[in-house]
Amino acid sequence: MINIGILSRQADISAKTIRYYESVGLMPEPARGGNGYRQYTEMDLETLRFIRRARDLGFSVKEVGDLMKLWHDRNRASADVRAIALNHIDEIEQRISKLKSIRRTLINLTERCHGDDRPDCPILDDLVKGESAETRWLRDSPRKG
Amino acid sequence: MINIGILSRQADISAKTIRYYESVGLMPEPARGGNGYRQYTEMDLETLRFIRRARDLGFSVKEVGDLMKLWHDRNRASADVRAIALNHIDEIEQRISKLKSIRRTLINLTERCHGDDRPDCPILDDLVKGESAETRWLRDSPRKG
DNA sequence: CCAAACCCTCTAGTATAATGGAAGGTAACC
DNA sequence: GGTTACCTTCCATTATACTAGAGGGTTTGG
Repeated sequence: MINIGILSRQADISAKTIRYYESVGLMPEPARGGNGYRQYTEMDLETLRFIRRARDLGFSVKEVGDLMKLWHDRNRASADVRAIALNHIDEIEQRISKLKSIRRTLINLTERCHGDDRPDCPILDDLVKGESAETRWLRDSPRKG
Repeated sequence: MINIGILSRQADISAKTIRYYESVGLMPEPARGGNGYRQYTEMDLETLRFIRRARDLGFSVKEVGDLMKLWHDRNRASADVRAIALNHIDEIEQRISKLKSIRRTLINLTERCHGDDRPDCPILDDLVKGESAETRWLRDSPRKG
């Protein structure tokens, strides 16, 4: 069992923020010592690191909460949890492909404007337009009957 | 040339928010008609869609601004822009792999807890932990300097 | 013993990212 | 010419996610 300060250093999240996460239900209420100090376990550290990872990726506290629920509620109604998890996985995969799309936009930028001072670089005209190069196939190929 | 309402509908972003983006420098100041109405072009629509994509992915307004700069400043100092773009691409790739890590966490959840009511499901013990290699945690950190 | 470094709760303030509403001008249609 | 749907600016408010500070108790070490 460790105090909040140690946990704070281990997860690189301030003690204030840890208490805040507790107040909004992201972190569970920990056991208390006789002195009233919060007593954390190794699992709390992992939880906090999970939260940190997800927050860093731009998931809102509420969204992280949803992911956390999946994670903590895994002991009961596993079938439901599994379904919800698959849903979240799907959303994350969409997110990944959108990121890939933005990456592709930027890569095209660097490839088209390859270090000289050419005045035009028609990225907008054919790349960002229509969502991205990655989705241009939507226009050009049928893909679905 | 289109008015803000049309642009708003095309990009699925409220007129209020478009003006807000203008006020914080994300959207360029558009031309004005004789009536003072904002006059937008096709490119503004693309710009707005780029902003929307990036914001949806959790990039802050400032970060989106950085991406926008790359995009709009491509006409001058292409070499520098290229370097900065490569940097951003790198960051985005890191982001993608972090997302993949979270996805892996969730996939493992569904695989381990495969729909029955088994009480334990040792995801924490070997999965989320694996992300951060420093699990030499409880070896009592120094508490005083 | 006492100071420094912890910890506690509670309230308030900040930054970000919008969103709402007032007050009024403009454009389109009947 | 009136009504409705636009548009304008400016100021206020909301929601989210912390962050700071007051005021006070606890633990550790010289």
